[in-house]
Amino acid sequence: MGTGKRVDISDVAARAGVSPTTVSHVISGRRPVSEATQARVRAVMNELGWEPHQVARSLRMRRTHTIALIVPDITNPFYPAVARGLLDVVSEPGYQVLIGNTEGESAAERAAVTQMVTRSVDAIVFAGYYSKASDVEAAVAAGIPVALMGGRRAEPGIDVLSSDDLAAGEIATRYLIGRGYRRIGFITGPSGYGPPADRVKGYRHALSEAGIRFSRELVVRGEFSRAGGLQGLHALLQLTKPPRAVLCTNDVVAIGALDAARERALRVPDDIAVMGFDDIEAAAMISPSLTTVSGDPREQGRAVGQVLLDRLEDGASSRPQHILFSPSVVPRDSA
Amino acid sequence: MGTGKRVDISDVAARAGVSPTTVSHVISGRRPVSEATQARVRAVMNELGWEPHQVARSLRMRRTHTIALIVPDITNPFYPAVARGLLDVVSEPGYQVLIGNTEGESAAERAAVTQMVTRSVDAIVFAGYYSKASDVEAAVAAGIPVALMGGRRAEPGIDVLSSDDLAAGEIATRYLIGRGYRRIGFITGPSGYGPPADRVKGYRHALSEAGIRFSRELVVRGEFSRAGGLQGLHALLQLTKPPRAVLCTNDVVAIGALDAARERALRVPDDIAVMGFDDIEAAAMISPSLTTVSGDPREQGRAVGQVLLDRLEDGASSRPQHILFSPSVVPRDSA
DNA sequence: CTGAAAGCGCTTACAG
DNA sequence: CTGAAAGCGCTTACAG
Repeated sequence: MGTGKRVDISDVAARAGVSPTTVSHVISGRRPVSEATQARVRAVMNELGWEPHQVARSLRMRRTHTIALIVPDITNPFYPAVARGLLDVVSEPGYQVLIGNTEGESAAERAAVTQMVTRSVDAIVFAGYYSKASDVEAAVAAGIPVALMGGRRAEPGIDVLSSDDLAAGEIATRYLIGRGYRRIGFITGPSGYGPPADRVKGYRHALSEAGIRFSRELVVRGEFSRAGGLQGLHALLQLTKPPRAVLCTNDVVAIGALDAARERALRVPDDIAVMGFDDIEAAAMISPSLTTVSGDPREQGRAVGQVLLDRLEDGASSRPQHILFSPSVVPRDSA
Repeated sequence: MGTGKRVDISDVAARAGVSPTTVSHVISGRRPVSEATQARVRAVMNELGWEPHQVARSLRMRRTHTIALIVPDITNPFYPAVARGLLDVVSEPGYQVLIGNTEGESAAERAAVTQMVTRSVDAIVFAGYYSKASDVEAAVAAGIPVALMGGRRAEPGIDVLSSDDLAAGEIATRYLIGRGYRRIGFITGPSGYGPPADRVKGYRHALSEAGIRFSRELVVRGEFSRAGGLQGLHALLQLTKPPRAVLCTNDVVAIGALDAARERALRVPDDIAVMGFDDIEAAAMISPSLTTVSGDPREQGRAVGQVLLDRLEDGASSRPQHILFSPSVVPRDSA
């Protein structure tokens, strides 16, 4: 096993009494081969258990049938769902997916992109906490199509798929307003740009649309973690006029906010309503279950896969796409 | 971009006034190259932005520096954690990981293994709901090292890493007995073998060790899902003498059991104690938080990566290893 | 310390 | 309908 010489296409050819060219053509179907010859070749293939060596094909055809998925943290439940959706659509046409984990660190992100370029992946789906075109320039320079999840705008060589974070912020806020809340807080991420900032912007829109005055003190920043949510809600509740409802930049943060409510023996949603974004698996499992806004990550993975598949057919010819995912509220018990 | 001829090793060699052989040696370090030449070559490499083409290397060296991770469902939180641990140890030495999702279906599992063999991955980590050596025979036949997660016994070509499910069952049961429970139910998986069956076996051991008579009616089968846990606990609670505590074959099932308790307005753990296995992320987030038994999946991923890395150095020379992971109880609020 | 040449295992013009 | 030959981009005996 693994010792004797590997059987290759010329072994098959010899045994079938044809040339390697012909064997290649019976498997590719790219030119007519007589029935009789086909049958003979296939029989030998089975007999010898030969299948074309993908690495050799890749070298010759300049296609690896591999798509890279680069994410900040594969244990963040959002990304496995994206991976699943991606696999859903790319497996059938014979692509495999390679994963890269970056911790969201800029250096690791660039290194991962470079690595994947070196490996000649056919396409890259890149997701960062803040996805910027500059993160993937090595791929673009190499002519490798990339799909940027959460990017701001499509550019040549870069298709973008993002959830409509502004709309998400609006939808969530309107939902809360619709349930009678007027003093609504927001626990956002550590910095002032990217999707979290768009959600805050949507929140402000919805507020002004409802004639509610925006109050800067009701927006607090925190880490993207349970601890961030915990601290965030505690901070909000220390205000002279604390909010009666709070929007959290993602579900994990929202779960942290629920922790804070529990620590203060507040009832949710009666004393304080809590709402998240993302609809992670735990959102439905916790108690009270978490009202949140879903971006449907598996569907996003499918969409991103489809965009890339199309790109791999058309080439770079067609215009870069920007797909916006409209989120929706998933009403549960926390708000 | 992507148009002009790709720069290759001979371009670098020509520009540096050396042979491709020498360029190859300055990057591999496998034979001495004069300082002056090295400097010149490296300068040209930077100038031209050249890096060796991995596909060509793979073909020539018969090594792809790729490890396949084949799992039933990447959205099951256990597996991303394993993936993370695997990446933790294999990234540094330059391996990438390719993921395969099988839905736990036998046909898909074999197809995935075959695919990976065709792609000449250097090693495979295979996890099925019930992992059997026969699932990976295509890889073994091709001489590709495989690590079977959850397998029964190591064999030539197959290292096995499993959590000690028997011990897990014992530990969990002893924990419950230690908290005063004597009538303890068990919601297990749909079939009578594999890890779930071992956990039941451990449960029986611990019972008899404590002088508690085993009662067959207290063990019910169900799907590996929240619905399975829901139905399972309802079934147990319909017994003439229902249990006061219940062990569930995994955390998702346990969360289903908590649903059932809630439907019946039972207090947990006062009326019914619930315990799971795995310690998924949601276990800590739900309320009451779930007492469970942890197998530390990220650590398992690391261990499996290390086994494979060792195997890739030693070759098949050393004996196949069987690594047993001892789990531990994670006490929380549900039991 | 350095090079010329063969070869990893395929596919694809080119030719018939 | 079929084949001989070149070549994808490297690495590694072999030779000096």
